[in-house]
Amino acid sequence: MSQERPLPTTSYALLGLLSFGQELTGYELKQWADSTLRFYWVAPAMSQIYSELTRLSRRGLIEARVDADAGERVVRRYRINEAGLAELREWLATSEPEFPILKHPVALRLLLGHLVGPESVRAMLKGYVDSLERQRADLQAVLDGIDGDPAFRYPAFVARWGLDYYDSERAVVTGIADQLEDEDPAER
Amino acid sequence: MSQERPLPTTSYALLGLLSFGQELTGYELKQWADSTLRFYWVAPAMSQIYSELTRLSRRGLIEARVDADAGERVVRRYRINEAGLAELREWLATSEPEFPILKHPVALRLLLGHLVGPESVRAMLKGYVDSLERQRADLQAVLDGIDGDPAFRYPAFVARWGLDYYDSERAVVTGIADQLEDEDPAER
DNA sequence: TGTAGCATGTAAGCCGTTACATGATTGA
DNA sequence: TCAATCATGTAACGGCTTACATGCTACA
Repeated sequence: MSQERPLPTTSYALLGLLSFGQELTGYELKQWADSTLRFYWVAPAMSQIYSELTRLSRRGLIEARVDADAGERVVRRYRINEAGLAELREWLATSEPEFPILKHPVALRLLLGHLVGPESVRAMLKGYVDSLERQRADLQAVLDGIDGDPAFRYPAFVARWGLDYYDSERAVVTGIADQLEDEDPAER
Repeated sequence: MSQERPLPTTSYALLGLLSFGQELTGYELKQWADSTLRFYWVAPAMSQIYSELTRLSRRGLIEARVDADAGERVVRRYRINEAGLAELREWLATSEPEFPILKHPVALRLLLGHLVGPESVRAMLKGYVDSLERQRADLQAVLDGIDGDPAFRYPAFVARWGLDYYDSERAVVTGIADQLEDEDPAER
Protein backbone atom coordinates (compact mmCIF):
# COMPACT_ATOMS: atom_id res chain seq x y z
CA MET A 1 0.00 0.00 0.00
CA SER A 2 1.06 3.60 -0.47
CA GLN A 3 4.15 2.79 -2.53
CA GLU A 4 4.75 6.44 -3.38
CA ARG A 5 7.63 8.42 -2.01
CA PRO A 6 7.16 9.60 1.57
CA LEU A 7 5.47 12.94 2.10
CA PRO A 8 7.59 15.89 3.22
CA THR A 9 7.10 16.68 6.88
CA THR A 10 5.35 19.95 6.13
CA SER A 11 2.73 17.93 4.32
CA TYR A 12 2.18 15.83 7.43
CA ALA A 13 2.07 19.00 9.47
CA LEU A 14 -0.80 20.38 7.40
CA LEU A 15 -2.54 17.04 7.41
CA GLY A 16 -2.07 17.14 11.16
CA LEU A 17 -3.82 20.49 11.42
CA LEU A 18 -6.72 19.01 9.51
CA SER A 19 -6.79 16.05 11.89
CA PHE A 20 -8.51 18.24 14.46
CA GLY A 21 -11.65 17.80 12.47
CA GLN A 22 -12.54 21.12 10.89
CA GLU A 23 -13.15 21.62 7.24
CA LEU A 24 -10.81 24.38 6.20
CA THR A 25 -9.92 26.48 3.19
CA GLY A 26 -6.32 26.92 2.14
CA TYR A 27 -6.51 30.45 3.40
CA GLU A 28 -7.75 29.38 6.82
CA LEU A 29 -5.11 26.68 6.99
CA LYS A 30 -2.49 29.32 6.38
CA GLN A 31 -3.81 31.34 9.31
CA TRP A 32 -3.71 28.31 11.57
CA ALA A 33 -0.19 27.54 10.46
CA ASP A 34 0.85 31.14 11.08
CA SER A 35 -0.54 31.12 14.58
CA THR A 36 0.62 27.67 15.70
CA LEU A 37 2.91 25.76 13.38
CA ARG A 38 5.20 28.71 12.87
CA PHE A 39 6.48 28.50 16.44
CA TYR A 40 8.07 25.09 16.04
CA TRP A 41 7.92 24.18 12.40
CA VAL A 42 7.42 26.70 9.63
CA ALA A 43 4.97 29.21 8.33
CA PRO A 44 4.54 27.90 4.79
CA ALA A 45 3.84 30.37 2.02
CA MET A 46 0.28 30.47 0.66
CA SER A 47 1.50 29.01 -2.57
CA GLN A 48 2.94 26.05 -0.74
CA ILE A 49 -0.25 25.50 1.21
CA TYR A 50 -2.14 25.20 -2.04
CA SER A 51 0.35 22.87 -3.64
CA GLU A 52 0.45 20.65 -0.56
CA LEU A 53 -3.33 20.51 -0.57
CA THR A 54 -3.24 19.46 -4.20
CA ARG A 55 -0.75 16.75 -3.37
CA LEU A 56 -2.69 15.46 -0.38
CA SER A 57 -5.82 15.47 -2.50
CA ARG A 58 -4.17 13.54 -5.32
CA ARG A 59 -3.08 10.93 -2.80
CA GLY A 60 -6.60 10.60 -1.50
CA LEU A 61 -5.74 11.69 2.03
CA ILE A 62 -8.07 14.66 2.11
CA GLU A 63 -11.31 15.51 0.40
CA ALA A 64 -12.11 18.80 -1.29
CA ARG A 65 -15.59 20.22 -1.38
CA VAL A 66 -16.69 23.39 -3.09
CA ASP A 67 -18.32 25.57 -0.49
CA ALA A 68 -21.85 26.44 -1.63
CA ASP A 69 -22.29 29.26 0.89
CA ALA A 70 -19.52 31.32 -0.61
CA GLY A 71 -21.37 33.22 -3.28
CA GLU A 72 -19.83 33.73 -6.69
CA ARG A 73 -16.29 32.63 -6.16
CA VAL A 74 -15.07 29.07 -5.92
CA VAL A 75 -14.04 28.31 -2.36
CA ARG A 76 -12.67 24.89 -1.68
CA ARG A 77 -12.91 23.39 1.78
CA TYR A 78 -10.68 20.47 2.68
CA ARG A 79 -11.38 17.73 5.17
CA ILE A 80 -9.17 14.83 6.23
CA ASN A 81 -10.60 11.37 5.49
CA GLU A 82 -9.99 7.90 6.94
CA ALA A 83 -7.05 7.25 4.65
CA GLY A 84 -5.49 10.51 5.77
CA LEU A 85 -5.92 9.68 9.45
CA ALA A 86 -4.45 6.23 8.84
CA GLU A 87 -1.49 7.71 6.98
CA LEU A 88 -0.85 10.15 9.82
CA ARG A 89 -1.02 7.45 12.48
CA GLU A 90 1.23 5.24 10.40
CA TRP A 91 3.76 8.03 10.10
CA LEU A 92 3.66 8.78 13.82
CA ALA A 93 4.01 5.12 14.71
CA THR A 94 6.68 3.95 12.31
CA SER A 95 9.05 6.84 11.64
CA GLU A 96 11.69 7.97 14.06
CA PRO A 97 11.37 11.66 15.02
CA GLU A 98 14.40 13.58 13.84
CA PHE A 99 16.37 15.76 16.15
CA PRO A 100 15.27 19.42 16.05
CA ILE A 101 17.10 21.77 13.76
CA LEU A 102 17.70 25.27 14.92
CA LYS A 103 18.39 28.14 12.54
CA HIS A 104 19.63 30.69 14.98
CA PRO A 105 21.02 33.84 13.38
CA VAL A 106 21.59 35.39 16.79
CA ALA A 107 23.82 32.54 17.94
CA LEU A 108 25.64 32.72 14.62
CA ARG A 109 26.32 36.41 15.13
CA LEU A 110 27.42 35.85 18.70
CA LEU A 111 29.93 33.36 17.34
CA LEU A 112 31.45 36.16 15.32
CA GLY A 113 31.66 38.57 18.22
CA HIS A 114 35.39 38.99 17.72
CA LEU A 115 34.63 40.90 14.53
CA VAL A 116 32.46 43.57 16.10
CA GLY A 117 33.35 43.71 19.79
CA PRO A 118 31.34 43.27 23.00
CA GLU A 119 29.45 46.57 22.81
CA SER A 120 27.91 45.70 19.50
CA VAL A 121 27.19 42.14 20.56
CA ARG A 122 25.42 43.34 23.67
CA ALA A 123 23.22 45.62 21.64
CA MET A 124 22.31 42.77 19.31
CA LEU A 125 21.44 40.47 22.21
CA LYS A 126 19.30 43.23 23.66
CA GLY A 127 17.37 43.45 20.42
CA TYR A 128 16.89 39.71 20.46
CA VAL A 129 15.47 39.78 23.97
CA ASP A 130 12.96 42.37 22.81
CA SER A 131 11.84 40.26 19.89
CA LEU A 132 11.63 37.26 22.21
CA GLU A 133 9.21 39.21 24.35
CA ARG A 134 7.01 40.00 21.36
CA GLN A 135 7.09 36.43 20.17
CA ARG A 136 6.23 35.21 23.62
CA ALA A 137 3.25 37.51 23.80
CA ASP A 138 1.97 36.17 20.47
CA LEU A 139 2.29 32.62 21.69
CA GLN A 140 0.62 33.45 24.97
CA ALA A 141 -2.34 34.79 23.03
CA VAL A 142 -2.54 31.54 21.08
CA LEU A 143 -2.48 29.55 24.29
CA ASP A 144 -5.17 31.73 25.84
CA GLY A 145 -7.37 30.89 22.89
CA ILE A 146 -7.17 27.12 23.38
CA ASP A 147 -6.27 26.56 27.03
CA GLY A 148 -8.74 24.41 28.88
CA ASP A 149 -10.38 23.08 25.73
CA PRO A 150 -9.96 19.28 25.93
CA ALA A 151 -9.87 19.04 22.13
CA PHE A 152 -6.68 21.08 22.16
CA ARG A 153 -4.92 19.51 25.12
CA TYR A 154 -1.87 18.55 23.10
CA PRO A 155 -1.59 21.84 21.25
CA ALA A 156 -1.74 23.49 24.67
CA PHE A 157 1.21 21.36 25.84
CA VAL A 158 3.15 22.49 22.82
CA ALA A 159 2.30 26.12 23.43
CA ARG A 160 3.36 25.95 27.08
CA TRP A 161 6.57 24.28 26.00
CA GLY A 162 7.18 27.21 23.69
CA LEU A 163 6.60 29.72 26.46
CA ASP A 164 9.05 27.88 28.71
CA TYR A 165 11.54 27.91 25.88
CA TYR A 166 11.23 31.65 25.39
CA ASP A 167 11.60 32.22 29.11
CA SER A 168 14.71 30.10 29.29
CA GLU A 169 16.10 31.76 26.22
CA ARG A 170 15.58 35.21 27.69
CA ALA A 171 17.35 34.22 30.89
CA VAL A 172 20.33 32.70 29.11
CA VAL A 173 20.76 35.58 26.69
CA THR A 174 20.48 38.15 29.44
CA GLY A 175 23.14 36.23 31.33
CA ILE A 176 25.49 36.28 28.37
CA ALA A 177 24.93 39.99 27.83
CA ASP A 178 25.83 40.61 31.47
CA GLN A 179 29.03 38.60 31.21
CA LEU A 180 29.95 40.66 28.20
CA GLU A 181 29.74 43.87 30.18
CA ASP A 182 32.96 43.53 32.11
CA GLU A 183 35.41 42.83 29.33
CA ASP A 184 38.69 44.28 28.20
CA PRO A 185 37.55 47.28 26.16
CA ALA A 186 38.78 48.14 22.67
CA GLU A 187 38.69 44.80 21.01
CA ARG A 188 38.59 44.62 17.28
CA MET B 1 30.68 48.29 -4.51
CA SER B 2 29.34 44.78 -4.18
CA GLN B 3 26.22 45.32 -6.23
CA GLU B 4 25.59 41.58 -6.45
CA ARG B 5 22.72 39.88 -4.71
CA PRO B 6 23.30 39.28 -0.98
CA LEU B 7 25.00 36.07 0.06
CA PRO B 8 22.89 33.36 1.68
CA THR B 9 23.42 33.17 5.41
CA THR B 10 25.15 29.81 5.16
CA SER B 11 27.75 31.49 3.03
CA TYR B 12 28.36 34.07 5.74
CA ALA B 13 28.50 31.27 8.27
CA LEU B 14 31.32 29.55 6.40
CA LEU B 15 33.08 32.84 5.84
CA GLY B 16 32.67 33.33 9.57
CA LEU B 17 34.41 30.06 10.34
CA LEU B 18 37.29 31.21 8.18
CA SER B 19 37.40 34.52 10.06
CA PHE B 20 39.17 32.76 12.92
CA GLY B 21 42.28 32.86 10.80
CA GLN B 22 43.13 29.32 9.78
CA GLU B 23 43.68 28.23 6.23
CA LEU B 24 41.30 25.34 5.71
CA THR B 25 40.36 22.80 3.08
CA GLY B 26 36.74 22.21 2.18
CA TYR B 27 36.93 18.93 3.98
CA GLU B 28 38.23 20.53 7.17
CA LEU B 29 35.62 23.24 6.95
CA LYS B 30 32.97 20.55 6.81
CA GLN B 31 34.33 19.02 10.01
CA TRP B 32 34.27 22.37 11.75
CA ALA B 33 30.75 22.97 10.59
CA ASP B 34 29.68 19.54 11.79
CA SER B 35 31.13 20.10 15.21
CA THR B 36 30.03 23.69 15.79
CA LEU B 37 27.69 25.23 13.23
CA ARG B 38 25.39 22.25 13.25
CA PHE B 39 24.18 23.05 16.75
CA TYR B 40 22.60 26.36 15.83
CA TRP B 41 22.67 26.66 12.10
CA VAL B 42 23.12 23.71 9.77
CA ALA B 43 25.56 21.02 8.84
CA PRO B 44 25.90 21.75 5.13
CA ALA B 45 26.55 18.86 2.77
CA MET B 46 30.06 18.52 1.40
CA SER B 47 28.83 19.44 -2.02
CA GLN B 48 27.43 22.67 -0.66
CA ILE B 49 30.65 23.52 1.13
CA TYR B 50 32.48 23.27 -2.16
CA SER B 51 29.97 25.32 -4.07
CA GLU B 52 29.94 28.01 -1.39
CA LEU B 53 33.72 28.11 -1.48
CA THR B 54 33.57 28.57 -5.22
CA ARG B 55 31.09 31.41 -4.82
CA LEU B 56 33.11 33.14 -2.10
CA SER B 57 36.20 32.78 -4.23
CA ARG B 58 34.52 34.24 -7.30
CA ARG B 59 33.46 37.22 -5.23
CA GLY B 60 37.00 37.74 -4.04
CA LEU B 61 36.22 37.24 -0.36
CA ILE B 62 38.54 34.30 0.14
CA GLU B 63 41.75 33.16 -1.44
CA ALA B 64 42.52 29.64 -2.59
CA ARG B 65 46.00 28.19 -2.52
CA VAL B 66 47.04 24.76 -3.73
CA ASP B 67 48.72 23.02 -0.83
CA ALA B 68 52.20 21.92 -1.87
CA ASP B 69 52.69 19.54 1.05
CA ALA B 70 49.85 17.31 -0.03
CA GLY B 71 51.61 14.95 -2.38
CA GLU B 72 50.04 13.93 -5.64
CA ARG B 73 46.51 15.12 -5.26
CA VAL B 74 45.34 18.70 -5.56
CA VAL B 75 44.37 20.03 -2.16
CA ARG B 76 43.01 23.55 -2.00
CA ARG B 77 43.33 25.59 1.15
CA TYR B 78 41.14 28.64 1.62
CA ARG B 79 41.88 31.74 3.61
CA ILE B 80 39.73 34.78 4.23
CA ASN B 81 41.11 38.07 2.92
CA GLU B 82 40.55 41.74 3.79
CA ALA B 83 37.57 42.03 1.47
CA GLY B 84 36.03 39.00 3.15
CA LEU B 85 36.51 40.40 6.62
CA ALA B 86 35.05 43.71 5.49
CA GLU B 87 32.05 41.97 3.94
CA LEU B 88 31.44 40.02 7.14
CA ARG B 89 31.66 43.12 9.32
CA GLU B 90 29.39 44.98 6.95
CA TRP B 91 26.85 42.18 7.14
CA LEU B 92 26.99 42.04 10.93
CA ALA B 93 26.68 45.80 11.22
CA THR B 94 23.97 46.57 8.71
CA SER B 95 21.57 43.64 8.55
CA GLU B 96 18.96 42.91 11.15
CA PRO B 97 19.28 39.42 12.70
CA GLU B 98 16.24 37.35 11.88
CA PHE B 99 14.28 35.57 14.56
CA PRO B 100 15.39 31.95 15.03
CA ILE B 101 13.52 29.26 13.17
CA LEU B 102 12.93 26.00 14.90
CA LYS B 103 12.21 22.79 13.03
CA HIS B 104 11.02 20.65 15.88
CA PRO B 105 9.62 17.28 14.81
CA VAL B 106 9.10 16.30 18.44
CA ALA B 107 6.88 19.29 19.14
CA LEU B 108 5.02 18.59 15.93
CA ARG B 109 4.35 15.04 17.05
CA LEU B 110 3.31 16.17 20.50
CA LEU B 111 0.76 18.40 18.79
CA LEU B 112 -0.76 15.30 17.26
CA GLY B 113 -0.91 13.39 20.52
CA HIS B 114 -4.66 12.89 20.16
CA LEU B 115 -3.93 10.49 17.31
CA VAL B 116 -1.72 8.12 19.26
CA GLY B 117 -2.56 8.57 22.92
CA PRO B 118 -0.52 9.53 26.00
CA GLU B 119 1.38 6.25 26.33
CA SER B 120 2.87 6.56 22.90
CA VAL B 121 3.59 10.25 23.35
CA ARG B 122 5.42 9.59 26.58
CA ALA B 123 7.59 6.98 24.91
CA MET B 124 8.44 9.43 22.15
CA LEU B 125 9.35 12.16 24.60
CA LYS B 126 11.54 9.70 26.47
CA GLY B 127 13.40 8.94 23.28
CA TYR B 128 13.87 12.64 22.69
CA VAL B 129 15.34 13.14 26.15
CA ASP B 130 17.84 10.39 25.39
CA SER B 131 18.91 12.00 22.14
CA LEU B 132 19.15 15.33 23.93
CA GLU B 133 21.59 13.76 26.34
CA ARG B 134 23.75 12.49 23.50
CA GLN B 135 23.65 15.81 21.73
CA ARG B 136 24.56 17.57 24.92
CA ALA B 137 27.56 15.33 25.44
CA ASP B 138 28.78 16.11 21.93
CA LEU B 139 28.47 19.81 22.53
CA GLN B 140 30.19 19.53 25.90
CA ALA B 141 33.12 17.86 24.15
CA VAL B 142 33.28 20.75 21.70
CA LEU B 143 33.29 23.24 24.55
CA ASP B 144 36.00 21.34 26.40
CA GLY B 145 38.14 21.67 23.30
CA ILE B 146 37.96 25.46 23.18
CA ASP B 147 37.11 26.62 26.70
CA GLY B 148 39.63 29.02 28.14
CA ASP B 149 41.21 29.83 24.79
CA PRO B 150 40.79 33.59 24.36
CA ALA B 151 40.65 33.22 20.59
CA PHE B 152 37.45 31.24 20.99
CA ARG B 153 35.75 33.27 23.68
CA TYR B 154 32.66 33.90 21.59
CA PRO B 155 32.33 30.35 20.30
CA ALA B 156 32.53 29.28 23.95
CA PHE B 157 29.62 31.59 24.79
CA VAL B 158 27.62 29.99 22.03
CA ALA B 159 28.48 26.49 23.21
CA ARG B 160 27.48 27.27 26.79
CA TRP B 161 24.25 28.76 25.51
CA GLY B 162 23.61 25.48 23.72
CA LEU B 163 24.23 23.46 26.86
CA ASP B 164 21.81 25.63 28.80
CA TYR B 165 19.27 25.17 26.06
CA TYR B 166 19.57 21.39 26.17
CA ASP B 167 19.27 21.42 29.94
CA SER B 168 16.16 23.55 29.82
CA GLU B 169 14.72 21.42 27.07
CA ARG B 170 15.28 18.26 29.09
CA ALA B 171 13.55 19.75 32.11
CA VAL B 172 10.55 20.96 30.15
CA VAL B 173 10.08 17.73 28.23
CA THR B 174 10.40 15.63 31.35
CA GLY B 175 7.78 17.83 32.95
CA ILE B 176 5.38 17.31 30.06
CA ALA B 177 5.93 13.56 30.14
CA ASP B 178 5.10 13.55 33.83
CA GLN B 179 1.90 15.49 33.31
CA LEU B 180 0.93 12.97 30.67
CA GLU B 181 1.18 10.12 33.17
CA ASP B 182 -1.98 10.85 35.07
CA GLU B 183 -4.46 11.06 32.27
CA ASP B 184 -7.74 9.46 31.42
CA PRO B 185 -6.65 6.15 29.93
CA ALA B 186 -7.91 4.75 26.64
CA GLU B 187 -7.91 7.79 24.49
CA ARG B 188 -7.70 7.34 20.79
C1' DT C 1 46.58 -5.65 0.77
C1' DG C 2 42.75 -3.68 1.81
C1' DT C 3 39.95 -0.33 4.10
C1' DA C 4 38.98 3.88 6.40
C1' DG C 5 39.67 8.47 5.99
C1' DC C 6 41.04 12.53 3.18
C1' DA C 7 39.79 15.24 -0.66
C1' DT C 8 37.13 17.22 -4.60
C1' DG C 9 33.74 17.72 -7.38
C1' DT C 10 29.05 17.17 -10.88
C1' DA C 11 24.07 16.25 -11.69
C1' DA C 12 19.44 15.74 -10.57
C1' DG C 13 15.87 17.06 -8.08
C1' DC C 14 12.88 18.44 -3.99
C1' DC C 15 11.34 21.97 -0.76
C1' DG C 16 10.10 26.30 -0.21
C1' DT C 17 10.13 31.31 -1.23
C1' DT C 18 9.19 35.49 -3.88
C1' DA C 19 6.95 37.61 -7.56
C1' DC C 20 3.17 37.77 -10.40
C1' DA C 21 -1.78 37.53 -11.45
C1' DT C 22 -6.71 37.56 -10.61
C1' DG C 23 -11.00 38.40 -8.60
C1' DA C 24 -14.95 38.36 -4.84
C1' DT C 25 -16.59 40.09 -0.36
C1' DT C 26 -17.01 43.03 3.60
C1' DG C 27 -17.18 47.05 5.95
C1' DA C 28 -15.77 51.90 6.71
C1' DT D 1 -16.42 53.92 -3.31
C1' DC D 2 -12.34 52.41 -1.74
C1' DA D 3 -9.40 49.50 0.92
C1' DA D 4 -8.60 45.53 3.52
C1' DT D 5 -9.41 40.92 3.67
C1' DC D 6 -10.69 36.56 1.71
C1' DA D 7 -9.47 33.34 -1.70
C1' DT D 8 -6.85 30.74 -5.32
C1' DG D 9 -3.52 29.84 -8.05
C1' DT D 10 1.10 29.85 -11.66
C1' DA D 11 6.06 30.68 -12.72
C1' DA D 12 10.68 31.28 -11.73
C1' DC D 13 14.22 30.29 -9.04
C1' DG D 14 17.41 29.71 -4.94
C1' DG D 15 19.14 26.67 -1.34
C1' DC D 16 20.24 22.45 -0.07
C1' DT D 17 20.28 17.37 -0.20
C1' DT D 18 21.12 12.87 -2.23
C1' DA D 19 23.27 10.17 -5.47
C1' DC D 20 26.99 9.54 -8.32
C1' DA D 21 31.94 9.61 -9.50
C1' DT D 22 36.88 9.72 -8.73
C1' DG D 23 41.24 9.04 -6.68
C1' DC D 24 45.10 9.67 -3.06
C1' DT D 25 47.03 8.55 1.66
C1' DA D 26 47.78 6.37 5.98
C1' DC D 27 47.61 2.55 8.60
C1' DA D 28 46.45 -2.03 10.32
